[in-house]
This record gives sequence, structure tokens and C-alpha cells, in this order.
Amino acid sequence: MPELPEVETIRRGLSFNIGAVLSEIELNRQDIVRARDYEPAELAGRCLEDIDRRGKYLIMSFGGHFLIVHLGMSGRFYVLPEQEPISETHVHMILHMDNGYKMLYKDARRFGGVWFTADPGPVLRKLGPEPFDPAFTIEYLFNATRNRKVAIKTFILNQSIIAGLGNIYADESLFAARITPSRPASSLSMPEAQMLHRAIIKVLTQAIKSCGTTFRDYRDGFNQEGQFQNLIQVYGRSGESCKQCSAALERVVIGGRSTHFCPKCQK
DNA sequence: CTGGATTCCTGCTTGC
DNA sequence: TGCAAGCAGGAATCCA
Repeated sequence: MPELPEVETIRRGLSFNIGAVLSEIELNRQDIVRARDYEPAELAGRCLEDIDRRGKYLIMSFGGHFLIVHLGMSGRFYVLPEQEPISETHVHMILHMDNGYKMLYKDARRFGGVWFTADPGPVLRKLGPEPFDPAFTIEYLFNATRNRKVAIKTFILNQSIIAGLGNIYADESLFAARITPSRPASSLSMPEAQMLHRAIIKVLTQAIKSCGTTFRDYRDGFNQEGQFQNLIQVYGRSGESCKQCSAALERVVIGGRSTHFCPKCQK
């Protein structure tokens, strides 16, 4: 599922289209559209000025017209040469560029969506700080956990607290911080908040370096798999042995999400 | 305000 | 072998 590292990898892969002009947009499904402040066809003839990322959102700017994309859990967004035939199913949107490429938005489960908007503010405003932003400090994280009874796992999945973590990197970050996922957020000490802060940044940095995690659906901007699954410590490994201590990893459900952890390494 | 439950959707996995 | 049921999950929404 595309979390921050996957979306960042896609952003980088697609960035060579910046400066190209969108010649035509095909919108094959209307129900993926979450906002329509302008007609999608108005993008034709406009230059793609930038591709940005905020949390798990991609923001493409076309001179005051924005196209925001969220990939949900099975979404893909990748390029093909313009003349290449499309054999795949569930391709809901195609952006034809004048540089000889087309960008395909594909999403089987349709948890994702797109926004045609003149103002990205309302969509992005609700997001907390980027993990790599200076605003994401140890103090911010620690203070945010005060008086919060929810499990720390659920807490760091909350996009209004930190933008970009999904189920995989939440579990991996808590393992790296040696913190049990079910602990109430408010139970973290300052040193533990510091560990978690460092772990989140470390895990995401490594995952971006590995071009993301491909368990099943995820592909990058060129429809290629990521490599971080080879470095995964706990996610999807319940019953297998911990790479650090050899104890059997466990799986529980927290906040309706599969949660993987080491009962020995994490306290 | 907080937090829990529910909903959306399809494809892979599981069990008979 | 074939089919139905179970399950996964990001974010919005509803409700207590």
C-alpha cells in the first residue's frame, strides 16, 4: 500500500514530466473524483509545473489548476510510452503528455481518489507535519501523546498527528523504537518519544532509499516493484522469528489494523 | 474533543 | 477442482 516512501518514490519517478504540456485527459470513471472545482478537460493545454507530495498525497500543479491524487491501498500511478497499448484493467484516468508519455492512474479497490481543485488547502490542511519537516520535533511528538489513551500504533497512523505513516511503517517504526504497539500513547516517556521520533525518520529514510515496499499491489512511477520488503523486520512476519532476538513474532489487531511486533524486543 | 465502529471495494487466500 | 466466505486496509463519517 502506498505510504509516504512509496508516494515519494512515485513522485520522483514521474517528475521528468514536469515542464511537459498535458495534451489530453481521459477520465474513465467519475466515482474516483473527490472534488471538481473545474472541469478536468480544462487541464488540456496546460503545463505541468510541479509534482509535490504531502503525506500520502501527490499534488500536480498546472498553473493554478491542481490535480491531487491519493492512491488508497491498491492504487498505482505510472508512465507508459504514448504508443504503448494499455492491456490492464482498472485504469481510471490517463494523462496524455506532449513529451511522448502518458501517466496512468490505476486502482482496483478504489480506496483512492483524485481532486480537481483550484485550492489544495482544504484537502491538505488536516494533515500533521511531515516526518522530515523541522516542525516534527521530539517535543511535538511527546506533547501530542499527552492525555491520549489510544494505542501508540493507532496514534501514529493518525494523519493529523504525523502525515505519511501507514500500517507497514507504523509497525516497523515501533519495532525500531522497541515500543509495544498496544501501549497507550500517553504512557510513553520522553526518552521513548525520542526513540520513536528517531525510529520513524530512520525507517522512512531507509524505505525511500529502497524505493518503497512491494507486498502485492505497489509499483513505482515506472510500474516497478520496491525493495524494502527485503529489509522488513516485523510486518507480515507473525509466527516467524525475530531477526534481532529469534523470538516468535506476534500479530494482534489494534484499531482494526493487523499489527506485528516482537514480544521480546518491544516493551 | 476523543475514540470506537462502520463503510467503501476488489482480489487473493482459506476452507469445505 | 470449484466455489463461497473471509480478510485486508486509508480515510471519511457517524455516534457515544
